[in-house]
Amino acid sequence: MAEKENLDKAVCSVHHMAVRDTMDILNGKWKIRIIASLSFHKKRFMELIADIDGIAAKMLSKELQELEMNGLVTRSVLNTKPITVEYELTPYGHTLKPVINEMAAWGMKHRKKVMKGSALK
Amino acid sequence: MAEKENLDKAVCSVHHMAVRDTMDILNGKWKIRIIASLSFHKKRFMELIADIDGIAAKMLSKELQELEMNGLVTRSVLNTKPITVEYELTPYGHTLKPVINEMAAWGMKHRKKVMKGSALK
DNA sequence: GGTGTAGGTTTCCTTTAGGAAACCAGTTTC
DNA sequence: GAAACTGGTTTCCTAAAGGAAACCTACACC
Repeated sequence: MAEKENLDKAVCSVHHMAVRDTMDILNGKWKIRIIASLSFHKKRFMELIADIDGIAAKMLSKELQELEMNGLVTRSVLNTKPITVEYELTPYGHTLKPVINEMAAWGMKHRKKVMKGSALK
Repeated sequence: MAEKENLDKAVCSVHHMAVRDTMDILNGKWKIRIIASLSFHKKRFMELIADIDGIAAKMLSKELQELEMNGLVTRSVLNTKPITVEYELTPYGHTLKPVINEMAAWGMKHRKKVMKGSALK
């Protein structure tokens, strides 16, 4: 029936739009990995550099700014000598953890699958 | 205790690696959206073009090839006149649905939040 | 006053992603 | 035999992403 079809299409397009919205915020090579890194503990700039393999200071700085603008991360300058800066997920940033965790879960299964595949060759 | 710390680090780095593996496969602007589009029904080339707003034939073709190489999508040429080609998620491709669905869920919550925010201004 | 550390920014450069449009092959319909 | 449709590929081009290295500020230590 036509009504059911239309409903299907509507559900579908809302789904697509939502996926797209999420990807627009998590765009680029690094954001997801930064959030993943912060999802365990808050970290300082240098700790993030060390933790996220391959990222350059420029990119980290830029991506953190975007995440901060989107309300996912907070930046706090600590009153230490020399100053240290802590980055932390906001409560809103933590709502992305299910997304990250599903990615991690899939990545682990995938790694196992790939390793099994290459062992069979 | 040092053992607990080491365990933490190990868990953490496995998590990071898994997230990275997933992102390596879903790289680029389009793959996630293609999978999202196929997660409801199999679709033909032209249907995908229509469904995924903004994608060009070149990109769709290229991304579908990569997805096929990674065993996430199958391509079947149907014996119709003119020939039509159907793309479908493999069972393995379907295992990505939880990831996509979490993204969609977050995207919907985010859209509501943004709309509420702009209404308050 | 030289060295070191934290946290960046700036500059310069290369690579890649991605878009637009033209083109093509096979088949059908007019 | 011209036009139209599907499912692409090819070419050409631009914009954006990203990397490396130098530089900068503020403070501390010695």
